[in-house]
Amino acid sequence: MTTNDEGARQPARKIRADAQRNEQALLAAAASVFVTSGVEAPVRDIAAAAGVGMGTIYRHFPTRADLVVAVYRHQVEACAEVGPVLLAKSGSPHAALSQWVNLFVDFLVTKHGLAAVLQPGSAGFDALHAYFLDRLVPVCAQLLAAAAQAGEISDDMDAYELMRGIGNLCIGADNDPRYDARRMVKLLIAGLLQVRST
Amino acid sequence: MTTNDEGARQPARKIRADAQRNEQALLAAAASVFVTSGVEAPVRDIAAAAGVGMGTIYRHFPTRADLVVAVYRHQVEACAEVGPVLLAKSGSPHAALSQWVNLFVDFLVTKHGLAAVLQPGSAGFDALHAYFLDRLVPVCAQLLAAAAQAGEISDDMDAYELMRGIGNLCIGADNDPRYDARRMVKLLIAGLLQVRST
Amino acid sequence: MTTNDEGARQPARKIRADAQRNEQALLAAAASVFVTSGVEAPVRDIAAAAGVGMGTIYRHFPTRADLVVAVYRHQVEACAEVGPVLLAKSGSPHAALSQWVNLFVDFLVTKHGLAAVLQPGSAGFDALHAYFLDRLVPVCAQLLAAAAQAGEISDDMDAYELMRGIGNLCIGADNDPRYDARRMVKLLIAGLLQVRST
Amino acid sequence: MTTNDEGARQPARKIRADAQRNEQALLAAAASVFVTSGVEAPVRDIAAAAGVGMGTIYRHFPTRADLVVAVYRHQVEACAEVGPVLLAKSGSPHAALSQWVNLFVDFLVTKHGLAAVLQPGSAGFDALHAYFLDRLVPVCAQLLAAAAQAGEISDDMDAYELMRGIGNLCIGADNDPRYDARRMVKLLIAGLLQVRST
DNA sequence: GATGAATGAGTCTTCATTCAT
DNA sequence: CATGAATGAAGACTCATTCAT
Repeated sequence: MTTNDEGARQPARKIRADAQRNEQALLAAAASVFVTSGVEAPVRDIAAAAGVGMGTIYRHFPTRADLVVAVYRHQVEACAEVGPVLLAKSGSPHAALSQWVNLFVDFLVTKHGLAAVLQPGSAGFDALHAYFLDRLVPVCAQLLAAAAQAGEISDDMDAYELMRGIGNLCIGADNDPRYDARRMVKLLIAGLLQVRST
Repeated sequence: MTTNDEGARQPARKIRADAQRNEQALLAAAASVFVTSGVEAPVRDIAAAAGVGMGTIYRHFPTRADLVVAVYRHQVEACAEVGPVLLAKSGSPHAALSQWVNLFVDFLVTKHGLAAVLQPGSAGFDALHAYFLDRLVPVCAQLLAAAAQAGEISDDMDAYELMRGIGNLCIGADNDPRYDARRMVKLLIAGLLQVRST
Repeated sequence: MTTNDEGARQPARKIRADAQRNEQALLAAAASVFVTSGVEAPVRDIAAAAGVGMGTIYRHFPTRADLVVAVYRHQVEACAEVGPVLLAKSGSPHAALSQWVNLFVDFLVTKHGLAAVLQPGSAGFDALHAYFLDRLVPVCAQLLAAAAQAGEISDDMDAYELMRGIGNLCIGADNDPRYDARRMVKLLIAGLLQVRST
Repeated sequence: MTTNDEGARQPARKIRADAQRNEQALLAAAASVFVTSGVEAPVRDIAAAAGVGMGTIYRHFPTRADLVVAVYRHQVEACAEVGPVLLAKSGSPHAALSQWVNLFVDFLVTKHGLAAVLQPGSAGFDALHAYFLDRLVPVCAQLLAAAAQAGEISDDMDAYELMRGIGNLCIGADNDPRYDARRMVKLLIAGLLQVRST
């Protein structure tokens, strides 16, 4: 969008350049810092990693939640979009749900500390919590509904609650080699089938 | 105020009594503060509630984990002890497991913030983590083994992992009316039956 | 100079017009922001209100004092000019002084925070201080001299000092319903008569 | 072990000593810093001047207003108490008022920046404002009433308003050699006599 | 000429932990 | 033994001013 001028415009050192590029650098740096120090890493650290002043971060992302959301937006969107696809491709809605949940878990467990702040009330992260829920709960609800429709599971499972449970199971999954969130989530999803007839 | 008599000095038992009384007051006060402010409540608050100096807390409980463990020791012990009892009383080991787990969950969800610091690596809470695990994982393992023996569940379920999963499901269960940890844990335990034949 | 049209190049008047329009917008916007946020309002806010960049403000008004002076210049000028008029119209120089002072006070108390930065040494407002004084002290001096001449007041009253006192009395006069700067100033001016014979 | 062993141990350098002594040092240091940097001086500066950590300041004086009040309490109290004395000793209530006001002004003008934060609404100084008013307005009211009773002045002068006016006149009185707050206040008080018959 | 992105110093405040008394 | 005063690191946030585009 800002490209294709006939002239040969070099990227202009570290300058303000396109603020867009700066924002990208910020996002990349934040993502990087997040994996090592968690999403609660000091603003100064993130700024340093991105090679910008702290003010720049506040300009682009007024609250920390804004930054976190921005960092993970693509992946969350992708996750949200793949739900219906899986449902369409799979003969069993419950299997589709299972696969979808696995993708979500794979995403979550690799994001140091993310699951922990997904809790409602994580001071300053409400927007983050809200975003994840707004985006993913409906997808989950759709899969759940389909499975219930197919008679695979009970129809009284609340999508929000299930997502919260899954998120919780992912907390601290990294840095504990003895704990495999994926296995636990699998168990949880399997439980849906079992409880069906209850 | 501590001694005073120029005469007979008992073998330092009087002092011990003081110390013990102090420790009891501390435990009670800590328990009380924990329910309102969580287990991460400022040391000063706890000291104030107990009517002692902060130094006294450090003397009796060098690390915060020590204090937390002391506060909940009775309940954890009781929980550990009831495991075998349930197993003996119940015809189905899985049912016993389920009941036992429910007791654990009931304990955990009423302890504001406790589940959250049960994670390994919760700065300063390692001893807490260790205690809970040392005490409860074996019980869980016993129940699990019995259920596996009875053919109710697969025999490859790791007790540590299951306990971690259960603990995780309890995080933030208070202060979120839309989330019922008990339901999720029930699902998880039910999943054990389902996965059996896998 | 930065233009490019192959056609008639006006003597750079078009640009001037732009700049002038900008300056007017700036003045209006600043005045508006000043009443709500005081004369110490963030530069960014003023720029935003004017719909221009911050750089534009700095170009037109290198220091904040320059901007403030520009915003109130018309009113200050009017105030300065009305002094002699009042003196000519009024039989009593002291009465003229009193009326003139009232006009000044009316101006000041409606300018949120202005009186406060009229102090000498209000970091960055020296030019403001200087302007007000340069413009108004002579007028005040003239009125004072006339009153002294008429024997209404002592002749040792310093105009600068009186203006400072009046300005001070106006500080914080808004946002305190229990304080009426006009009354206090009236008292001060009345005092001039009293001290006469001292 | 830390006490007077045979070695030459000086009085234990900066120790905690009596907290009282510490508080005194704090008060002295604060007073000193206030005169050079104003009452809004950075907490760190005050702490440094007192040779204590910042936490110590917060312990003794939770809010800045608390510190400021403590620093000036003695003088304010003395001022409050001398009011009735002056009234008793002086034949003219107005003269007593004048003397009392002079004492107040002498106090205020030597306290760099104090008058400025005496304004209501000086973020974080409300307690300060309240203290000064609570303590001094009644005294002023008493003197005012006596003067009105004696027929020296009108009886509609509000003590709060007058004190505010006096306080305002003292703003910035230091650091401006051309401005003498005492003279202005004298004028103001003189005005009371003049306005009497209005 | 105008724009507005970037910088980064400067402050406040909390709390775990130590240690003089 | 108990007390609680003192320490000081740590981290968030604002905003004036510059300067590349």
